[in-house]
Amino acid sequence: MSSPAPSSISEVLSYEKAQRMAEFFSLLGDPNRWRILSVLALGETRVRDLAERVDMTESAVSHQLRILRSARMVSYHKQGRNVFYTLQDHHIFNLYRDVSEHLDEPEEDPGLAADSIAEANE
Amino acid sequence: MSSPAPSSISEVLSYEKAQRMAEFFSLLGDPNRWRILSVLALGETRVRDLAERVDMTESAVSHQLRILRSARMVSYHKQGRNVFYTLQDHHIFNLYRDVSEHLDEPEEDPGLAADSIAEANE
DNA sequence: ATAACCCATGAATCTCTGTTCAGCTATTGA
DNA sequence: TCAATAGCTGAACAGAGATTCATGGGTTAT
Repeated sequence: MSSPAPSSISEVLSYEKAQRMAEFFSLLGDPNRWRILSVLALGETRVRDLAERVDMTESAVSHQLRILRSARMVSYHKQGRNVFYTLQDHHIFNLYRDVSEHLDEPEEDPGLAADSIAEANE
Repeated sequence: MSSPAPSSISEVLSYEKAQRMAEFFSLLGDPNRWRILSVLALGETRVRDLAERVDMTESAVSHQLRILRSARMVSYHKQGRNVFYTLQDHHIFNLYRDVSEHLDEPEEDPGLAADSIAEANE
């Protein structure tokens, strides 16, 4: 048994844990996914309109939404033949807002906002 | 002219900005880079020892260090024929620590810590 | 019922990224 | 000087990820 042990920083990261960390960051490692999130941050949107606003094909958007869905970053609800997507919750919204705003600060590397990231995974 | 304008969240993210955001997250989107950072979080380390501890070839480690270097996440100093690498600064250390600890919390998705991420980019 | 529209999905393709491999420089020790 | 060690780098190769293309299901309108 033995509980996972609150690994303070005293050992090399396990491969399994490193994998999980990398997977989350990879989700945000695509510019088009960020653009999609940026549209959703303005309010719920149909796939079709989403595609138009980010200038991608509907298919490409749909594939990306699948990824964001399985990561629980967006949710959706159907209405007739339309499907409306939204940011899953305020954590995701804060994540987008914080990272985005941090990048607006001039003279700095691409910026982020870590508290939001923490929340985004809950 | 016209200053960049503190883009509040009212428009679609520009492609250029989305790109920068994605690039930063991509840096942390590889498990081996996390493992390397985890070793460096324990103290400065030679490339050779680094390779041994994360179980990678020296060459592979060297390639990854090149990426981390150009992202200013690690720094180094030579001593004879050895090259010692360290985390660039406490921001990077905090980033690693926070994200790592967040992941230790049971029953949650891969976790992160956004304030550290913000700092890590300065 | 038929046509048009919205969206999802699988396969193929293409691109990007990471590792391996071979070779090179520089430094140390015999 | 010669051999061995430490590290870096470019090219080749392989795998992962993203888009395109074609297709199919479900819904609305005619």
